[in-house]
Amino acid sequence: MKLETQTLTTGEVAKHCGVHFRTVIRWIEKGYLKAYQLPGRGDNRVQLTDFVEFLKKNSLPIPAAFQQLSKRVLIVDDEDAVAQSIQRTLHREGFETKIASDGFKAGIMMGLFSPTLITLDIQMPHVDGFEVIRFVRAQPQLKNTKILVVSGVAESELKRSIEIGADAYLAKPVQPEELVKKINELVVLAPQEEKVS
Amino acid sequence: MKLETQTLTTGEVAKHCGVHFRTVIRWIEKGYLKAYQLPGRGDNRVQLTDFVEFLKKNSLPIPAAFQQLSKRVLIVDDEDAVAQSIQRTLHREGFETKIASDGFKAGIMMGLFSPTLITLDIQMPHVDGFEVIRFVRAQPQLKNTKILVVSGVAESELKRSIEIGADAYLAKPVQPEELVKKINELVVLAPQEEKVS
DNA sequence: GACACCTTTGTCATAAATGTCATATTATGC
DNA sequence: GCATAATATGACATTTATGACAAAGGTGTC
Repeated sequence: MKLETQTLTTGEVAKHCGVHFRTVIRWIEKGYLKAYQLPGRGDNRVQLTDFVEFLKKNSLPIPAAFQQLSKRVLIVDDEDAVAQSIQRTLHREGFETKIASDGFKAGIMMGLFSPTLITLDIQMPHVDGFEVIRFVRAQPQLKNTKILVVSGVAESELKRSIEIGADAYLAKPVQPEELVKKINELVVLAPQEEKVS
Repeated sequence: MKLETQTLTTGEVAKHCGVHFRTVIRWIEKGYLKAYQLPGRGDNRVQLTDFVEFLKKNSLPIPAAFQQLSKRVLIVDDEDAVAQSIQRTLHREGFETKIASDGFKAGIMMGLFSPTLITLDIQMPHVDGFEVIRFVRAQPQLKNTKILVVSGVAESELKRSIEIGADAYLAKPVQPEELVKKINELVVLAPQEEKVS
């Protein structure tokens, strides 16, 4: 079973869910699980992202193999030293990372890198952090992207970022353990919190 | 494995559809998918337009990388009046458009909207237009995205933008006919050059 | 608890599509 | 030119879709 496949067959879905593939086909017919039909016999192909969404919605455990999807972090910070520091910390934890030092690069990487989470300094020159949060939240395709504000601004400002749409915040300077803990809460725990043993 | 190819091999089609290339060959034999045979061994080549049509007909997801076949233009300009004007002109020509008024929004829309072409004002506040061009050109996934610089800066600056990686430039104020002509040169010619009616 | 009723899931058989393998041929890149 | 990788092809194995039917589980009533 190739792991690099981006799509799954009904049989593969069946194995992951511990059911018969006949059942999986019925789930697809009833619209519980999104799938695409191939031209020939109408074989189903399920996209990995759709499958993970299905698992989440139904409180099913998510196989560890699929969690690697959720390990991309975009670091948005104009201070190179800070960004590098965060990157080193996250690399140790197995995250894939990219650094964006200005608004334009951040935007491009949001689209191309599709990070699960971004760390955002809302106090960057020429970039209105609050506006960034608002804009990201206005994009339906980015609704699952977590925003972790990492900044040196006043507590009141940090709290305001949450009201606008950020998922959490940390005040600079950030302790590596604290950062990892927070990110894991947002990224790793989120899909698993509904886990039923 | 070049991504800029206008035709696809059976192997490439197979990857995109999540099937074995043997299956793709059968689809071609059965006429589900249009393809051309090369003289030598009879290798199949599928034109991008035919593949996209095939995907549409079978309700299969269309990779973002292929969506650039359509006529989408991202207008990057902080002057709302100018942006609106360009948008009106392009709408009349059947282009789908989005406007980005700052660097971050431009970046996000680059990724999410996958425009075939962007019109870029390199004289925006807080945004270094040259840096934008360089950064876009550094992204392999955006290598086919055309950059049309539309700005009021000096001719020498406009020419410099070409050296850096822009595909063409127009000096403000821009005549609608001129804009349409230039965009059609950049957009239409590229993907259709091999098209035999 | 017993029962009927309903829904979901599993099993089976069959036909069709898809995957796998081996091999020859030829693109392709250096 | 040469070495490597990709493709076409046929034969064969495996998987899948489908319908029909059985089994398992849930819900309500008595």
